[in-house]
Amino acid sequence: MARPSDQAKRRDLTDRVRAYLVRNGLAGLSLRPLARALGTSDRMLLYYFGTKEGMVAEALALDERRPLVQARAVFDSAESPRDPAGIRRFMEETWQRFGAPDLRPALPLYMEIMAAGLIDPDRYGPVLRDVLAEWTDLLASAFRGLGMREAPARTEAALLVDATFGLLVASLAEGGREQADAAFHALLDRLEPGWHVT
Amino acid sequence: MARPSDQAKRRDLTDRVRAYLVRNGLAGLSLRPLARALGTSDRMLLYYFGTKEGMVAEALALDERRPLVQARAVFDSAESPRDPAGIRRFMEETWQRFGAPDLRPALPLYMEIMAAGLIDPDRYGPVLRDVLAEWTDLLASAFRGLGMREAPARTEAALLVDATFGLLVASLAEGGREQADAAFHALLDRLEPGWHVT
DNA sequence: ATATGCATGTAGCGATCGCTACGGTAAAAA
DNA sequence: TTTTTACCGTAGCGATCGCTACATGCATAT
Repeated sequence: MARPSDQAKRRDLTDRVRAYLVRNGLAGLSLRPLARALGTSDRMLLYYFGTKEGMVAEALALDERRPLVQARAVFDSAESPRDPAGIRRFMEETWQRFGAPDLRPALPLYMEIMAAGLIDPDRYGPVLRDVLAEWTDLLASAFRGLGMREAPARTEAALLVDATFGLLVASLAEGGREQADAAFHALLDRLEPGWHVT
Repeated sequence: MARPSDQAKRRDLTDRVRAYLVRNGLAGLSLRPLARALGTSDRMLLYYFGTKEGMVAEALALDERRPLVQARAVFDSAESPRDPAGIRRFMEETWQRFGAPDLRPALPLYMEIMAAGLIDPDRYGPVLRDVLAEWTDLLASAFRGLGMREAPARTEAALLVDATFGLLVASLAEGGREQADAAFHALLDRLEPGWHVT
């Protein structure tokens, strides 16, 4: 039985599966409780998605790289940051975006996927590495645009990205964002002077 | 059936369960494959540990807080860092410790537990928060010892801890440590000047 | 020599897993 | 009107799950 490719019901179901995954994670995921919560049956989930694995892949595919895509959109559009203040503004906007109510609730799920990739690289393996690498590449090019050489630009970008990532995780763990917000801006205060190369 | 409390076999089994968990994670953990890998039977695991949950708890209990404990040991013993250079040395030693072959292989498992706690705070909930909080408290006291006021000391400590955490995760994701090492030392280079308050 | 208790094998229980077979309804297409 | 196509309920398969009941060898204590 060929699966329907792009029905409205299927789209709707995909969204609701994703919402369920965001709330419940991937760990103990089971088709029957999921179907019950969605007001349907496991039979229907498999009818639309073929397999459980396919369902998860499809439900996450739309959002999987969204944080990155959004960042690249901000980066490429508007004004590509060509000066230290622009890079700082870009980072602040990105930080704020991660706190927005449409993205922030999904972050724990991404964290679970990234952690799973650390243990079993064959499954969700490159997600975390790819996300960090793309962000780092993005910012490294910005730092090169400021006149930095290749190696320092990469190091500076890696520092900025990885440190921000750590602050993001911490803000999720703490619940509130105040302390992480303060630390994030302190980070920018400390790093920005190094971007003014001549 | 009362479980034996502290036999040698039990200890040995606990260690080997932990080693298995470090390699395979918690996600799809099943008693029978675990027992097979350990050359015993699920029957025996339950005989010694009572339940699967108890087994996991016991296998992880010894190591669960070890990174933190070791850090506190380093911090409290030797010389409690009382100057910026001492804090920097402490951070460098800690960073190196996380790269040591006895600790580093276990970090992905801790990441999995921490990520799980983000999604379901009732289960492994406070692990990540507690670890970050204790580290932050530790360093905040050191910064207060340098003459900082309460709020800046907390922010500086949170920045240092969370950023280091992010760099640590990145180093796990990348496989190699070179880039994260460079970024870590760059981080210290940028932060240390701020510790010289008068 | 007998009794007690730890250690372990065999067998299986009830539940749940992902998934499938089969049949049916209703609407659209021919 | 007939045939196709999308949708969905019922029932169950084989596998695996955590866990338990029961029996037994073996060692030590009495």
